[in-house]
Amino acid sequence: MIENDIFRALADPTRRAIFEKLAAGGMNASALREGMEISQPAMSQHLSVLRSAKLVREERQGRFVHYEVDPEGLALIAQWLAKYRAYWPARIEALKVLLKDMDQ
Amino acid sequence: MIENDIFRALADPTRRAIFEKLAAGGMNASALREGMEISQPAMSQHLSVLRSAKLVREERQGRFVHYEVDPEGLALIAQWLAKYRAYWPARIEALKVLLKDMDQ
DNA sequence: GAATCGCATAAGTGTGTGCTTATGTGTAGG
DNA sequence: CCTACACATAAGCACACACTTATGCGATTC
Repeated sequence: MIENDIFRALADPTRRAIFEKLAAGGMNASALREGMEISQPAMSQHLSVLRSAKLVREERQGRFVHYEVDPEGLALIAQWLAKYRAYWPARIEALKVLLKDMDQ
Repeated sequence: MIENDIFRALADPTRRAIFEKLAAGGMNASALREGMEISQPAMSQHLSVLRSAKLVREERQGRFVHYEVDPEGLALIAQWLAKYRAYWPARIEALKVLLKDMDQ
């Protein structure tokens, strides 16, 4: 179940930090490590988890691997969230209308 | 960090099932167990986790405890998701406009 | 007021997770 | 080619997590 992979992937603060960094712009694994105090294997493992959760996708570029945010994972979260839109606070009640388009 | 509590709470399939059941209508802990093959202590512990994640809230009713979905947790997920709206697929591109209201 | 019910908490246990060190694989450069 | 580089994978370990059984605690019921 992909839903499980997604929430499990996001349950780790280090992985959320990696994802957030990638959201600011795609880059390779080494660049991601800069200023993050994380070993190379650990980063590789985290990226693997994010990849199977469809939160991140890779593209081989020579001997580098370019990573970037995969919209598919985010869309799945949005879909999950949409199931419970009846409970969303009034502050974002307006979203309900737009989300109807998603259902189609 | 509440964000951590939320994603960790949702990382467990049993807890997501409990949450989904509560989304269909509030009820007490015993009623939640029906048809779920889960022990009473396990249910109590799951509810405790969901509660600290602001995904669920309780209300004492005599010797029963009524549980229901807490919109606060869902709103926090929506906020987290909104941070990455630049990457949402075009299919729900329309949401971007509405989410601007959430920012202010 | 004693028994029962609904639920929480304590303590112990097996499994999963995130890290480490070590090594493998593929690409680029001299 | 042969070395260096970017990254993946393997194996082991400490800790967290979800479960169990046992017990506690407050509220109802008789």
